[in-house]
Amino acid sequence: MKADFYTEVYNIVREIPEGCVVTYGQLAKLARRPQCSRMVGQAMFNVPKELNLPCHRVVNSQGRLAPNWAEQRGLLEKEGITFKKNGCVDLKKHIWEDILPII
DNA sequence: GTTGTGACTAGTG
DNA sequence: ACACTAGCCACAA
Repeated sequence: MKADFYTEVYNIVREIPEGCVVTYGQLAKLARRPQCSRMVGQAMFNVPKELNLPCHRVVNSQGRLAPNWAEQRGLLEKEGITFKKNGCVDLKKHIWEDILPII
């Protein structure tokens, strides 16, 4: 069911600390669907803004940001995220590795 | 049931 | 760095 997976993703995204980022793959793994990284992206696009999730802290494995979303860069900069020269997030510094062993 | 789509990932050139 | 491919999954039409 999408609702359950989405809920898991939202719940995790909500826990992302300030100044940190997380990849779709990690998020998918934490949501107990390691292969569904694409669904994480869909979940982020469909996320109700009312939930006030820090979806701007979710990036892909390369540290690339969501396409056609100029705001994300500014939001991350405000959070204290640093970018490389090419504009990608410095994953090594800000990647969120706090694995929560649900189950 | 099949097809097209995507805010993905890893690999290759 | 970029472009492309193949694998992957769930959803919408």
